[in-house]
Amino acid sequence: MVSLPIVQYEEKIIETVERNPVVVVIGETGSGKSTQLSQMIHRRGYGKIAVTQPRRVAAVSVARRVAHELGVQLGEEVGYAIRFEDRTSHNTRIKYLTDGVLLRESLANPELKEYSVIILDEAHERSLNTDILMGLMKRLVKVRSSDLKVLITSATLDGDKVSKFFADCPVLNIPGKLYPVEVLYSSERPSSYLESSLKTALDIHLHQPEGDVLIFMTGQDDIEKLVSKLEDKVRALEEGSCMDAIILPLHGSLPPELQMRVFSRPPPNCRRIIVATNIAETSLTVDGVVYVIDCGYVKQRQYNPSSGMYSLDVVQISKVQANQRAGRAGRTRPGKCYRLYPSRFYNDEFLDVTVPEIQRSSLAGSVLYLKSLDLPDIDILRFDFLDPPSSESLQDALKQLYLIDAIDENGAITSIGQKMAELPLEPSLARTLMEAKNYGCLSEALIVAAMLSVETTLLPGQRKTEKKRKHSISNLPDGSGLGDHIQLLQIYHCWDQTDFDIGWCKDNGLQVRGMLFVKDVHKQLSQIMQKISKGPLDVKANGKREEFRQNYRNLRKALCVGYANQLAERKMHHNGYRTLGFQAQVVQVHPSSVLSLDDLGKFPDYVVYHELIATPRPFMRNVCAVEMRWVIPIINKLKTLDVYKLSGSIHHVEEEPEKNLQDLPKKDVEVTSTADDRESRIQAARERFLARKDKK
DNA sequence: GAGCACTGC
Repeated sequence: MVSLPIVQYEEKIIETVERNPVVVVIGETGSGKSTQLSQMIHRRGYGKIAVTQPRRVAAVSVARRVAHELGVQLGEEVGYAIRFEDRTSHNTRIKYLTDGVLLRESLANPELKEYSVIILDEAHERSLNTDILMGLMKRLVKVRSSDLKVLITSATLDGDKVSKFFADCPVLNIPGKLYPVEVLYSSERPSSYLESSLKTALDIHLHQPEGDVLIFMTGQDDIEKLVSKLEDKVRALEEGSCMDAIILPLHGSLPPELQMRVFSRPPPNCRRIIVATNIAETSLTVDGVVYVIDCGYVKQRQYNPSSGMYSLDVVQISKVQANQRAGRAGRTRPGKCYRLYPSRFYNDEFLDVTVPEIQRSSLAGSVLYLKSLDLPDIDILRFDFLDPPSSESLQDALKQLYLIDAIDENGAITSIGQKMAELPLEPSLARTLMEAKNYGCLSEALIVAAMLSVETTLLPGQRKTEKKRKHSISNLPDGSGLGDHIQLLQIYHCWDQTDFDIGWCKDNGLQVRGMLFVKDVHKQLSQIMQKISKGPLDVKANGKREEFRQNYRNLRKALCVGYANQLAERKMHHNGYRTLGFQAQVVQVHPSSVLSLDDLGKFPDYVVYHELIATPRPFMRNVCAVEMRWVIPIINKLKTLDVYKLSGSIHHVEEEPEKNLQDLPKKDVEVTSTADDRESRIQAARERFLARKDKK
């Protein structure tokens, strides 16, 4: 503890905080900022301190450590609050919380009067929530100029930018406690970073002293290939010619027990080679790593507001990320980082910092949140973000919110919208719940919303257990042909009938952790709905299956209202769809869907979809059949939409061309096209589809 | 008939 570098800066830090409402702290890895800053401030007798973290585990573990250091019981003077878990009491002076929780608190109490000091930790990661909080803090220090202190911790490369954002506030540099890491560059970019990683790893294993190797790859696919190649090569080495090696994959879709393997120490005289995704960059820290191999790429999800589509692209990492990866080699002793790219790439091509999430996501939820705060001095299109999203992206959000009745034609939040903002859900699902209440199918809608909140994590370890899964999945319900939302509802009902038996999940290939999370979300949503409607509601999940069946129709009606911004119409003579948005997209039903064909081999005329994903062909993921008569009012509403009115008629789009979009690497974002372009692309897609059809 | 970086309320 004594050896933490930050300790000797205590006087300087306190002095700066006393004189300034906002202070930026550049704290390198190992500086102790997450545990010490709050304690220093606490010692000086400031009031209650909030420290945000972007991750749940971090909030819990840091709170635990601070409580231990202060010799108090966790939940008393020091506590934490994450979703589903509040371990604080009226005694709590230092509270660690996820940034999402602080945003929720700010919804109930926009001035956050409870806190005298707010520390936004890890702000350089630029999560969507942290960015919104930074914008809110900028306003809050003006409103509460006399009794609020804000500290923001950031990375070397953008400290000045954050300082500038907060009226040139002071920046304090706290060195970290990392050992030196020697950075070695390749002379050129390899044609295959997989082969290049393989070669480099073997080279290290044969010629470098002991110490574990951490290889950063982009995804599960590459990791599995590299792991198997490494295993082959290591096995082929002559016994006794070098030390042993064990190869470990590490990525998010690995079951937890396999992830844990990287935390157990290897046997003596054995080197570990860990092949990981970005999960090892910030989320998981592997001890014993001395050598890092960095391919220079990362897989990133991006939203394109002009098409309403998400894509998952392999993009170049930023300098901040490259440095973070290199730092993983210097935690226990001096290390080496092998960058599989030349230094001029790092210097000239890499962005300084990662493109913030706010510029890569659909903003419907965030805009609704900000509108619901009802801050008199805030105009949504002019909201002061550290890095503003494009006006195109904000307008996309406004249009979506208008279609689902969250804002009116003038862009003002409606009473429905106000209630929607209370729900920790994306706006479409929040709207579905509001409507389901009217149609008497709230209990069903709550389940669908909860299931979709964790949907991606439900089906585990696909590829390897494929055979097993195909066998077992046949035991699961099929959505009665009506689509994936209904299937998710049915799956939950089946689980309910087993009294939430964990064994049943395992038998059916459902991820246990995911399903338990669904249960928690379901409980939370039910409580909030009860609070919103100010009265008892029938939200019970159990009941007879026959009753549920009758309710599918009402549920689909509610989904149609909730997903008014995510509707698609089948094209006349085949099973392709055209989205009914502002910019029609030609899309297909994702092959994983359980939506069934009718006797003539056709899909339903109209569907709602949960998400459009370009992979690289455009698909609708999670679809549900709806009826034309429910769709017509929405089409009429679409016709009356006036985007200038929505965004407050004073501002015009042309003022700010898509500056921020153009800042992104070119190949990753389809720059908005002209109408002609779009037509020809649709035509091309049509032809491709017909050509495929002919082949059959 | 195809494919899943990582978080979070």
